Amino acid sequence: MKTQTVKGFQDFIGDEALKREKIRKIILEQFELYGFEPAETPIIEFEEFIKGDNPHDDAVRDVFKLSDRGKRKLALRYEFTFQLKRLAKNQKLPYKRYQIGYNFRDEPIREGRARQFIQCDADIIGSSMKDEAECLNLGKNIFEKMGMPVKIYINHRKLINEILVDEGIEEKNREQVIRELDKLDKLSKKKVADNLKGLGAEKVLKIFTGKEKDFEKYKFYGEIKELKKFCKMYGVSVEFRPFLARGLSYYNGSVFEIWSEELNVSLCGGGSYLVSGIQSTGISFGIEPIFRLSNVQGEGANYQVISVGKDTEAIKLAENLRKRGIKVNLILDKAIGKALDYANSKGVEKVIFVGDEEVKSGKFKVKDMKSGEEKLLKENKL
RNA sequence: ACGGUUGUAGUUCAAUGGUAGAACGUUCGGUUGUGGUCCGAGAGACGCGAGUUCGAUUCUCGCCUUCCGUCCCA
Repeated sequence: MKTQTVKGFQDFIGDEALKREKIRKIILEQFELYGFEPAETPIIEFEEFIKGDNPHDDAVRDVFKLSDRGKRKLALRYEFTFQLKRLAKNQKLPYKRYQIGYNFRDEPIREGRARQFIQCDADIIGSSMKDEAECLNLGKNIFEKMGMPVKIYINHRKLINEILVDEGIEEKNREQVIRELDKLDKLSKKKVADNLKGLGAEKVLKIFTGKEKDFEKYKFYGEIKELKKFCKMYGVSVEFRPFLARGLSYYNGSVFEIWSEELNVSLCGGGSYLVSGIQSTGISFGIEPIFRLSNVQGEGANYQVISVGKDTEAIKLAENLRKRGIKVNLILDKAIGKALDYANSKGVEKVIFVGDEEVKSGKFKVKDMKSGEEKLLKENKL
């Protein structure tokens, strides 16, 4: 029997799983602090719905397709946003929902890029510019909690478009030009210039790599200015990056990305778009890149209770500690040596012995696994 | 998807056209009131298939897989 995982899919266990869960919890906690409500949606949807309005778009060529016994044409979701069309119906606006879960893409894998991956999205249907600033602040807070220094870049799709029209770039080439410009964070200027030449757009490179001051003459730079004003109120520092576009064709307003300051990696992205004609804003975090760069520690059990022939009392103590929110691992049937060994390997902070001595005196022997120090403590002091 | 690359225990690595070894981890014991040390024992692997060969883990081919690059990234 073959037990190996499918290409691009993997198991996460032990410390790795604990760390991933910790990251998920930090994100979830912040989402809720900002008033987003949770949502759960199906992983499988009709292929037609997943593909959306432009079924030939490259963007959707990587969906996993499947069918059921009724021969329905189905697919695995590859992102969350399209499902908002359904969720947002008949909701009091602004409707703020967050969702954390798996998405799937049948695409080549690479370090930090699997075919099954966790995305954490927070979106506001019926948003204003204040919401964009709020999303940016939310992002900032999350990375602060993770202890990761980041840079926040912003831009506006309408500004990009205005410039391309202004420079007389043919409409059929505009989208590709935007894609090439977006690569300026990865490729050299020269390479991008070469790619732009083929599209008759090499002259715009100079504009998009120019100084911020030179953008003030464009009408839609006003949007950047406005967003910056709000960001200032929230205390978020952002940087205008004129060539930032994000590949998505659905963005129609502000776009932003949060980058790791140490490594040239994008950790989080988002922007404004329409959901059934309603202006909306969203932010999306991928767990995998954050996992690779973050130093957050996962949290296993805090305490381990070891019964030394006093199972009833040990169970009672463990349950009482758990009621107080302490994570307890209870060991009843292992030799002491083995039990300590186990505590070691699981990184437990303290072990508590429950044996004759403890039951008689009402004081438990507590051993600190790092220092080896032992103390006798009453239950309420544990 | 394309080009290159990789494949031996859970992991990291050996060796070999004729019985596949180690380290770490794991299990058990020395050790039912004290761990991180030590000692002993056990379990555990040639990605899959075809071909060449008396015999293939080793050579050849196909598939799968690994990693890197390109395309793309909603």
